[in-house]
Amino acid sequence: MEENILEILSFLKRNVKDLLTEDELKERLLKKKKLRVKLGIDVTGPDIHLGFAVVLRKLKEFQDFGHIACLVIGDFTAKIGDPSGRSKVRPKLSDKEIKENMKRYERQIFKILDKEKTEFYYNSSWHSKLRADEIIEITSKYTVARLLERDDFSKRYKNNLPIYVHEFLYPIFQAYDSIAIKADIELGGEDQYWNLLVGRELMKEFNLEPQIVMTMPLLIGTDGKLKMSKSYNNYIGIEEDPKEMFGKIMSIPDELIIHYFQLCTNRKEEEIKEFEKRLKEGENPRDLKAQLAKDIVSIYHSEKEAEKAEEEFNRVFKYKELPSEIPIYYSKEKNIRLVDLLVNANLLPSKSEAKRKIREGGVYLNGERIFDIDYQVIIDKEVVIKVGKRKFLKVLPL
RNA sequence: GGGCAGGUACCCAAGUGGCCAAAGGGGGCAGACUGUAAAUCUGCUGGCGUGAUGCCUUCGGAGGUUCGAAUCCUUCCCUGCCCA
Repeated sequence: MEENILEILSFLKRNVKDLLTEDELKERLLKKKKLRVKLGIDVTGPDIHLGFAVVLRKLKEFQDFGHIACLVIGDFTAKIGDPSGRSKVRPKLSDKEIKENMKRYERQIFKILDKEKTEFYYNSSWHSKLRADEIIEITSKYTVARLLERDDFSKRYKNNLPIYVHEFLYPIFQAYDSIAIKADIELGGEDQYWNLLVGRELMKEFNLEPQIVMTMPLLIGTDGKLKMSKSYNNYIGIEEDPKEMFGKIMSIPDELIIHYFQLCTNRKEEEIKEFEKRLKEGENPRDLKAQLAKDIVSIYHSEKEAEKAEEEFNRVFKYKELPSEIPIYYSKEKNIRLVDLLVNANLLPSKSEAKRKIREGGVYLNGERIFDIDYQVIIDKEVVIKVGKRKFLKVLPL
């Protein structure tokens, strides 16, 4: 039994950034059959990307060992919004929007998680019932100094930037979620470490067994610098079209290949070591990256789709041929300025932008570069437009 | 409640009466080179238009002074610091 647990433990520890504490986890694995593993869900952005999937995949591992995923939906804060109006990431959402987002979310979540072992909680169901005296009681168990420990806060404090009271309150409320659902362990990204700790501390104050804290490394986004996040626009959504997904993965910096293999695929450690070795020995990183892209597309779509995506990718970018499928736009006008066509067909946002792209040599008509901003297009038969590296459009007369 | 310093484009940040659609950097986009990698180099980066130095909207909000305002005045809103 103990040996078995040790095996499980070492499996769960794989890729983990922080674990507080390993002993507690071992102990609890021995003691309880089913752990309640908490994960907070932000409903403001309805799409899950590979970065968040890292954490979800870890949660799935827990499920595979029989434990329960407790997803806490942060609808409370989403409903209040951010009264300071400073933060764009916290728009105020209505019940309806939250519900709709959750529908999309569920569909995506269950691409990874096991539905049978998943419980959903909406934190508004307890937060919106808290009375002032209860809030005071909860907040009286935490100090400002401790809140200021958070990097983000202390930096702002030092730099004379505003910190709003509700921002101070959010971590405490989030911590209270752990109490409400009696979490055994909470998962999160590396950047959540501090938040998860607050939960742990607060549980102690309420004389509960403090939750174990486990964080996963942050996945670096496609830009190769910042964590993957919607707001940096460097993300790959798990529901993205296979071709799109494949292409995005091919565009990540080489240095990220191993990082992605580790966090986004099911490759075993030995295999990844082998890849590392091959890279070091001078193998073209492109080929390993293609393998990576296939791995990931296979996980979220299928092997077949992955094959197709690769073929398509090679056709367009390696052999410079046209994609097999090009969106079609039917033009009312038979004779139209190229600039207007680009805007009408939604390829570019404004005529000024269109002119710019033409001047820069980024616009092709039937494979031929156009430099004349006054160019008139005659649409009596099919015309293929290419803008930049990857925007294609087939224009037909209506 | 009082004093001081601030609020500029996606972000940071210069600009204190016309030469400001607004320096510089970052980011982004396009091009060259490639492997849709990195690095590098070049160009662009409010909208509408021209062969063109043209027009419209933008410098926290609203008014005002002026031939002319991001720049001056009034007022309001917001942020930080200090005092109470």
